[in-house]
Amino acid sequence: MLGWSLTVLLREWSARVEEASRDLPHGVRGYQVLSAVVHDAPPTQAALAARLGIDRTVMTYLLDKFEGCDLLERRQDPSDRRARRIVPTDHGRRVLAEVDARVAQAEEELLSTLPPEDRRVLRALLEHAATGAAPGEDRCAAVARSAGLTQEA
Amino acid sequence: MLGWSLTVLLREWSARVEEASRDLPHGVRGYQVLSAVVHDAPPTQAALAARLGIDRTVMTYLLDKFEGCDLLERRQDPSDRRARRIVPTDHGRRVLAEVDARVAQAEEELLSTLPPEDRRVLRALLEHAATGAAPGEDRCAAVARSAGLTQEA
DNA sequence: CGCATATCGTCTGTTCGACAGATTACTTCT
DNA sequence: AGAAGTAATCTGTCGAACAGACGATATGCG
Repeated sequence: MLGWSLTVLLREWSARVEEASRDLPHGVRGYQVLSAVVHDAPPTQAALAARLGIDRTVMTYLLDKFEGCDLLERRQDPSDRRARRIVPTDHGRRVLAEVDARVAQAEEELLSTLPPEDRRVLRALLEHAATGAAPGEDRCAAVARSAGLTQEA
Repeated sequence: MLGWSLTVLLREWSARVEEASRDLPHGVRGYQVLSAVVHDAPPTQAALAARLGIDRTVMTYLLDKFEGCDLLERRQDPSDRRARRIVPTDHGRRVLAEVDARVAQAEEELLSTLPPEDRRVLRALLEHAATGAAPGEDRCAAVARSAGLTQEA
């Protein structure tokens, strides 16, 4: 049942978000990338790929497209010239803000059969579970973040 | 965050269940099929595919394999000779029971960062949300089934 | 009844995306 | 300095998903 629930919800989420992010390259995938870059700011391209569970070779052409659309930029990491830091452009931030709003609404619709209180509980539990189950993640950072200590930046 | 949580959890769930269902054909997919047949008993092959969000042409060769392994059987639906009813064999039930046990354990590990009480809440909320969001499902039945879920339990 | 249309399951062909492996550039260790 | 390791890219291959056609049956309508 757990597997089925997750599968169904993710599929429905994807369908709705696909809709909400049709201006973005690569649809849902694109939204996840842009969102991760802006909100989580992973240090490098590899870290970004790891966080999203995307193959590194795939990440390459995803980012190519995003650079071509002036949504993201690749910059040399000054401390390691092999690595690239992925930075959102102003345009990228603005576009994401719009899409985020539509996604938020889509998500509320997705959970509309739950009372508002339960929606918040579900979100919180999911995030906590996912953070705890994510592979390779720095466990200390993960725990700190989900304990709500992340307001510093 | 919701999308990310779902993605991560489903990916991790799949990885662990893949492990747990090595004896079954087609790994996770196979487990989902067998589990759906036994526990949900969808009336026809098409209904089964719809429930799992699998393409009908894919379902065909999945079931071929399962029949070949004596885990499931296709029977003529007496009321509609175009349709097939998918029925588990005794062997299929036994195998599923074993796999189910391992899956249950894997799921508990997956959620091990949550206190037991929260795990049950999460499962219940997920199921409710998925049932409500599933496409094509009989909405009345779904709502009735999970009404008042938050208070009881 | 005879015809049109829709549905169930199967089969075929094509396409598209994921992944493995090699490659280049750079870092780090000894 | 040389060896080994890592970041990102490029190339080729393979498999799984989907569209479309088909045979069989069901249903609706005049």
